[in-house]
Formats: sequence, structure tokens, C-alpha cells
Amino acid sequence: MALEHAILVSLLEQPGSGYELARRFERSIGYFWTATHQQIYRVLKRMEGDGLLQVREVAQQGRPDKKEYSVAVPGRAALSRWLHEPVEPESIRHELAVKIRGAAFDDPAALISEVERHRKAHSARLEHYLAGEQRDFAGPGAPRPPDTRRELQHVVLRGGIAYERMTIAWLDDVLSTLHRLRAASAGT
Amino acid sequence: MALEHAILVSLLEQPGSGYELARRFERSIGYFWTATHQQIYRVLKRMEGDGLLQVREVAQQGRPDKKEYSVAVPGRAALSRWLHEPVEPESIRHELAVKIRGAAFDDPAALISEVERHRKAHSARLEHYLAGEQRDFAGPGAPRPPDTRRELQHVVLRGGIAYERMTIAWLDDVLSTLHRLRAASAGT
DNA sequence: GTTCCCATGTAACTGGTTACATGATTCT
DNA sequence: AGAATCATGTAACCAGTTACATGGGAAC
Repeated sequence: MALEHAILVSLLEQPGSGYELARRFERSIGYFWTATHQQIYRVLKRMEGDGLLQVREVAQQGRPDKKEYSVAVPGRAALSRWLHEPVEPESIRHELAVKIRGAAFDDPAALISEVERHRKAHSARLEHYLAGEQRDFAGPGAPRPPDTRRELQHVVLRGGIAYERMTIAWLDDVLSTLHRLRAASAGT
Repeated sequence: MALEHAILVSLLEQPGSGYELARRFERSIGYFWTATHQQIYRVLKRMEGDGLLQVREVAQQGRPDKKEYSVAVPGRAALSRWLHEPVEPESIRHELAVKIRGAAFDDPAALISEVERHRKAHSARLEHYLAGEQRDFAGPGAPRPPDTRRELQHVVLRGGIAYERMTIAWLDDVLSTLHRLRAASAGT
């Protein structure tokens, strides 16, 4: 049910169409929750049916009309209820880790390029996050008034940054392990 | 399809029954891929039908009979094929992050106990991983011969440890942010 | 006698992915 | 002329979760 809640949060931050939501799920909110447009349209329809959202047809010039969704009162209540409920600390699913353990039954050295590819992808994501932090949260020397929404967005982004940094360091560990194993097997 | 591959890896490491696999998915392999017994039984049946696995009925004393699965030749080939295919660097799904951003539209201070609960769970997991590392990979002073499987299991475990440490540090960051916001709002 | 562990499953449902489909407009 | 962007959707399928079900043996 977390997609519903992610949509509620995103629409509270800014009302928008299914298409716009799909774009946000490619950045911003998508850094910690993903969804495709097909899924979003389906859920939006259901949520509207449940009275959690309101729709407004918006005519546009030079572009197709769109349906702008916004959070209705019961939607806000549903989000609030969810926020007060505990969620389970989630377990990770890391396909690459499965591969690494599986490599023991194949050629570990063959994994090197795959791991390097992942490292590159995570480096790119880190750069992207850091650029976003620079852009949106660059600290002006003067203390600004505390802005709750901004602070919370920032702490979530810092989480993404920490995750990418940790992952990159771990992938380096994996790479040196793979190189070491290759050297050892070549020497035998 | 990653569950299939995780099962192949686990059964290559050690053949076993559906029940035993379910237990392994609560520890060891379960640290980076989860599955319930229902799902496992379903997938085992399919994989057996596809010729990836072999079954052997094992009578036991004082316990119900079990079906011991092991990897057949086509199963090993399927794993090898998968290992040579690229997988997409995965995006995280972090429900707590959705909550944190959502808290801007509710009472952020109400999240404190939830975040503390998560911190506790991650600390416990970290302790558990460290104990496992101590037990299985405690470095004897003498250099042992390189053991590929062991090394790969260890590097994956180090990944789990790094993940938990990073998460705990981030949750501390979240907590201090929430406390700061509460203090600021109390002062206004 | 009640609870926990071993062991296997079915059924219904929910959530997520992939493929297909349409059509206007803007940019190169 | 062709590709990219805006905008919305359907259908089929696959993966994962939750609930229900059974039954023997061991431990307390």
C-alpha cells in the first residue's frame, strides 16, 4: 500500500496529473519509491473511486488535456493514519549479492565487469544527488527560518547520498575481493 | 526471477528441503533476499517441473518425511547463464523515507518513536551480522588457503554490515533533525 | 494438555512488470 | 520525415503476501 501513500505525499507537495507523477517517480520521490505510469494510472483511478483524491480536467494549449489530481480531505486523513501506524523495518533485496554468492559456482572473475557497471551507475546517482543537494539545499551562511518540509526533504536526500556512498565503497571491496581471487587462482 | 536463482545458489551450497530453504531465507541468504515458505514451495515445484532441480524423498525418524531438492545439470546451466547476463542496478524502496517526507503534512515529532524503533531493529541486525562474522570468518593469524566460496560469502556479509551501519547513522541524522524541528516549533 | 518444531501444501488476493495502443505537438 | 515529449490508458502476466489447512512428534 505504500504506493498510495507515496502518491498522497507527492500530491500534497504539489498537485499534478498521472503523467507528472510518473515523471516525479523517476526523480525526487522515485529515489526511494519507484512506479511506472501504468501502475500510477491504475492506482489513481482507484484512489479517486475511494474518495481520497479529487480530479480536475485541465485544458492546455498545444498539449493534450490533463487530469489534475489533488488530495481530498479523506486522503489526508488516510495519510495521517498511516503515519501513526508502525511499518516494518524492511529487508533489502539485493540481486547483485545473490550473484556474488552464486559466482562461487561459476567464474568469479566474470563478475568483475558487471560489478564495475554497477559501481558506475551508483557513482552517477551519487553525483546526481549531490548536484540536487547543491541546487536545493546549498547552505547560505545566514541561518534561515526552519522550514519543516525542506528539512525533511533534505534529510531523506542525505539518506540517499549515504546509501550511494556506502554502496560504492562496498562495490570497491567486492572488486578487490574478486581481483584477489583471480590472482590466487591464476597462481595455482 | 531472482528467487529462482537464489534457490539455485542456496541448493548448490547445500541441498535441502523446502522447509530448510525457508529457514535459510530467514538468515544467511535471507539477509539479501527474502521469501516465505508458501512462495518457496510453489517455486520449487515449478523448478522441478522445468527440470532444474532433482528431488529425493528422505524418510526421517521422529520427524515427517522430507523432499530433498538438489540442483540438476540444467539448473546449474541456468544459473551460469544468469550470472553472465547483466542485472539492473536496483532502486531502493524505502517506506520510512516516504513517511519522513509525509510527516511534513502531519506532526513530525510523532515519527520519533517510529524512527527509534527502526534504529533498534537495525542495531539488532548489525549485532547479529557481527556475531556471524566473528563465528564464521574470524581471522586466524595464519593465512589460510584462499577459499572462493568463503571469501564471497564474507564480502556479501560485509555488505550487510556496511548497510546496517550506514542506516543506523542515517537514522541518527533523522532523529536529530526531528528533535531540532520539534524544538523550533515549540519555540515559536 | 498446550505449545513449539518439523514438514507440506492450497487459495485468494494484491502489487508490480511488460507489452500493446493511440494521438497530438514540438523539435531537429 | 522522424524522433521526442505530453498525455492517457488496457490487458496479460508474474511475483509476493496473507489466510487457511493438516498432522505427527517433542518438550514443558
